Amino acid sequence: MDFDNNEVFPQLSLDCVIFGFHDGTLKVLLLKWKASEYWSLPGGWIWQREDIDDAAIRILQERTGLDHIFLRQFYTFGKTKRYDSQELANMLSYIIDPKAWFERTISIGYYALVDYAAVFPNPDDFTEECKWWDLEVVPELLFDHNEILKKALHSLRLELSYQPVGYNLLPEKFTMPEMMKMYEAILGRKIDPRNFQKKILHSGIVTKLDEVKKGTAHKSPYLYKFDQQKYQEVLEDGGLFIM
Amino acid sequence: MDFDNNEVFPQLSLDCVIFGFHDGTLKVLLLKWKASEYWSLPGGWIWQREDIDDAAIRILQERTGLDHIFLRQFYTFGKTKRYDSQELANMLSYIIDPKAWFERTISIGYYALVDYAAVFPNPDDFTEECKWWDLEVVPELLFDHNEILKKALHSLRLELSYQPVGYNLLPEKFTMPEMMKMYEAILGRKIDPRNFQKKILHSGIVTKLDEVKKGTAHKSPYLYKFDQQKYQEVLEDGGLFIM
DNA sequence: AAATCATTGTGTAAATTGTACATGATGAAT
DNA sequence: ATTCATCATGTACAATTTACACAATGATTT
Repeated sequence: MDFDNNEVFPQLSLDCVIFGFHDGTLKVLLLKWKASEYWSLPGGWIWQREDIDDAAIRILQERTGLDHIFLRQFYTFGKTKRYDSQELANMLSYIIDPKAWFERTISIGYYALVDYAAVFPNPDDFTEECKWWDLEVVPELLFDHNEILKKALHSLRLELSYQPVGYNLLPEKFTMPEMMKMYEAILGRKIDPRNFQKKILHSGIVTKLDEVKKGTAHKSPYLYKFDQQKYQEVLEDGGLFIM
Repeated sequence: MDFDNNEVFPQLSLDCVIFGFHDGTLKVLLLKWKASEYWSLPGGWIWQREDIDDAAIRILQERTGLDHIFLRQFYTFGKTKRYDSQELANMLSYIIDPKAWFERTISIGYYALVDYAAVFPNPDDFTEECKWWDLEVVPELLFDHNEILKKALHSLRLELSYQPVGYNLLPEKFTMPEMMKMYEAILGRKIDPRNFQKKILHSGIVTKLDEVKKGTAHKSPYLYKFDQQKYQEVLEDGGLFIM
């Protein structure tokens, strides 16, 4: 019952799939391990005196600089052979302590949706680079992180189908085509712009502003912002919002 | 990396919400702790050499005698103060070892759907009774198990809304009213029998048999069984099936 | 200045899906 | 033979979803 403040939970880690949206595509934040060519999801350990949700918030804060992030726990990965620890030892033994790392670990997965432009990617102690990857070209990752990423995307799509999402993926003011492209990027399919607009406006979760976005090479699109109150209502009622 | 076969994962437990269906209502299997009036969900520890899914299967097997059960991991509960451990100590210290139990524990939640009639409820070492409770009258439970139960039911309802469910809750042959009552019990609302039948038959997941259920005091209802292949197809395609 | 280009913004009709609703048939019990 | 509770079933209307095309705009090029 009495733990030191700086003791972590044994054999239990937390991995974060951080999604961003930029240039019409979904991005995910990955870390490159020191003196290697290997990438992984951001992750970390859980303090004994820390709620797991708080651990996820902390890890996100450390990697992105952001607070108040959309965050969902989506699955706990607990196979005994989540990855080949011999292989991992070969890849990383020069940088990490095998005893602490290569015993069996269970990992709790969280995914986050963040405003791409607001993020300052920041590597941790084991890594030398932290950057956005286009979802389409994510390389082979360390541990079972490709599987975790896949499941996160699946959970996100599912969530999208019964809840409004996007408040945290878009800047404060955004255009309807931007929002639509975000939905297309998550769902992985085209959406009809007329039907999309009709549905979104009818739901009331966004408000049209008296501004247009200037500097585009084309007709200036109107700007919108989320209606916080309505957004929350729809979130809580649930089921109202299916794309 | 090298663990004894009978060493468990530290500070990590697994709790199971086992749903059954009988007499038109949803039931949940609970355990009564020895020499007390307190009830809890069935749970247990995870062996170091055991996948967490296998641990859930094992725990279910031990409590119900059933194999091949519908099982879903739905959430991991990891607040530092999941319950008041002082209070718990007062309630149970005469039966369990405080050191092993009252430190902080994270619990992985699974829910299961089982055929009520096929279950032989079986208490564990700490408990003296294992029985079905009507969901409506579940008492205050030990730990944070009321919260876990609530979240399990919520997850089940969500799952029901985009997937066929029920294969494991009903006996092999069942009538349409039985199936409908199962849906009503899970969803907590009435369904129109004509529309229900139309939808279910149209989806193709059940097949009408050339039999009726005899011995009812009324018109004999037809029997149906699940079409395994179609059921799996719909499960995998997803999204086809919304009640 | 005119033409070009890529993109934005918008409405209607058809098809599909979901909802509401009531009655005759049956088998057991009396 | 009657009663009773439940089972089985179809249609019309409402709501939702889908398909679809063109004029307007602002920057860029000629």
